[in-house]
Amino acid sequence: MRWSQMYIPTLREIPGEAELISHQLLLRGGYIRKLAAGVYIYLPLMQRVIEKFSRIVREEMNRAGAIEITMPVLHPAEIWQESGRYNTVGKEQMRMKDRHNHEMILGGTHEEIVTYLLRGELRSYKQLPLNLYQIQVKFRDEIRPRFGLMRGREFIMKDAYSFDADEESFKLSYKKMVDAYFAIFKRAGLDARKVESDTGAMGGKAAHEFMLIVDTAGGEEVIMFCDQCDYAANIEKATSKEASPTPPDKELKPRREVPTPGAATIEQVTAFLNVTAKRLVKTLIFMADNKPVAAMIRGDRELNATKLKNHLGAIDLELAPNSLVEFVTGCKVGFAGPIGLKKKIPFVVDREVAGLTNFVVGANKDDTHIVDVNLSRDFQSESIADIINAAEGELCPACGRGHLQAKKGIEIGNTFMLGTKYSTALKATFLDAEGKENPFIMGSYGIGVTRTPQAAIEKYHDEHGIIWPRNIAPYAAEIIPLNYAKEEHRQAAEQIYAQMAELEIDCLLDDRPERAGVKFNDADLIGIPVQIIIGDKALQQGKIELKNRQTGQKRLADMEKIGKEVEAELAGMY
RNA sequence: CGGGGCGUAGCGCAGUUGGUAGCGCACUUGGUUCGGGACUAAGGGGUCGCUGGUUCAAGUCCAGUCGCCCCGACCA
Repeated sequence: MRWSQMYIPTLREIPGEAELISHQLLLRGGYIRKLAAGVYIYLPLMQRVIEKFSRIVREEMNRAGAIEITMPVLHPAEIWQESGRYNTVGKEQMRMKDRHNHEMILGGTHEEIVTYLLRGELRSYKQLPLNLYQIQVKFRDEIRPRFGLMRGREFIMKDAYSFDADEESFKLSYKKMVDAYFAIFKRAGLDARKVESDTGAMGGKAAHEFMLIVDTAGGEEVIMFCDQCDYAANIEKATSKEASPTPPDKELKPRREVPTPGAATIEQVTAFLNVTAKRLVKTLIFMADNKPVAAMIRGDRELNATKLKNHLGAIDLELAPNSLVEFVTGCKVGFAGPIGLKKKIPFVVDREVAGLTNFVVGANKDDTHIVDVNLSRDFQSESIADIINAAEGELCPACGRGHLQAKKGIEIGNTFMLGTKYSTALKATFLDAEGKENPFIMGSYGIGVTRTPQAAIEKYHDEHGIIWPRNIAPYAAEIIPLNYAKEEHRQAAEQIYAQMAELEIDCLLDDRPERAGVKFNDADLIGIPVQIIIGDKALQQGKIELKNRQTGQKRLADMEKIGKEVEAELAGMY
């Protein structure tokens, strides 16, 4: 393709709307334009990236035995009500009414639809296993769209759904998808890491996320890795063992109230009472589906909202407003505790707190704490669970020897073991060999087709621009005649361009009447892996110049063998 | 949803105590230039987000509204 015939609107200045480097480069490189918050137009270069990545996804999905279909984006609300997710997905769902006042939904995922399809079609175990997938636009009305294609309200996703007759068969189906995912990301030049994750609104038994580890601001997810074994989990899911827990005191001291004027925060209270935060237990009041509930965790810990939510079986969990905290405790905020609450509410105690002795809590009185408190002696709770974030340096829950370390990543794919959640809810069953009716065992598998390329940019870029992995670059090579008006430059460029076409190497020819500097800068910005530079310096020696965008290295090559040279250059790239 | 910020030419921005809108880049045409975002001359392009109000006069002041960006929504 000739640049002059393409539409590649590069920008010299950084658009004010973009914070993330990958977002800035997509805008500056002429890949995307914004239509509304979280809604983007894919320009020609982006379109090509999407096509390249989609092709890899299709090839690997097909290889793994999945079959491509296309389901509607527009769904009747009833099917979502039937599965029960109409309420749990809630505000994230784009909803609208048709002219008959019938409620419709713009799909953000398709478990319901694919299950609807197959409950009417699949009757026998002989038709299983089956895995259907599609590559399609999705809608999610994100609470806060941001970072360009990273968290959009409209985006492209590959979603696959597996149906199996029994657990054993399902395990194989799941493994096939996991293997396919590793193959896909590897071909895209991305070292994806599989980590355990929470199942969220998707439900089901277990799930994994495929993360691209990045050290830029684009890494939204925190992942805990074991430094000894292959344990890896999203912070929402990660558990741990404390490396050196405080041993319980032999003797339970009598509890007593102490005045702590003005000391409401952990720092203030620990300083005032001269105790460590590990001895302090904070009581947080939450609203779980509009009912107040208290959570008790150690003062040095962070509450894990996902774990608490799962433990309570709640759909919605948020911190209670101050007014409610005051109503429940009967005192000002900062002195909540388990003893002497004005209103009786359920308590969830972190399992770590359950092992503590002689600890400090708020007294539910202004400017007062209670010291030497002990669970079961001073208050009761039937609800003990892990509700805190694992912390760096703690022991791995898998091997028990290694220590956890945190890294940041971008989620580029996920796999869910759904079990029979959807097949049961939607009454999708088949007859097994004994003629017995069973619900399908399902899995669902997503890859962010528009997010993954941006994640790749977040990982691979420099101060000049994007550095694409070769297999998802919009073009493999770019021919840069430094002065296209010059006869020798043009002839050489056209000759090479023709060779590339013959070898079927995707190639962009910068035939614009621009100065060399502009072309160099644009080439670096849009990030094509191989630059073929045609200028007087090399031409005088009867050669042309190759520049590797990944290594930055330049070398001279013979014009007649340029096709092979470019192929050789590409072969050495990620 | 809470907090903060911003809406002025395609992009990035300036616009004073209210007095009828400007700069850089980009764009068009001519000339010179041509290996890392050239120089020069002449141009084109704006209902100042929208609505209402105050005023002789509003980009500027007031009210409302819409949109966008950032932070937070894990604090006792």
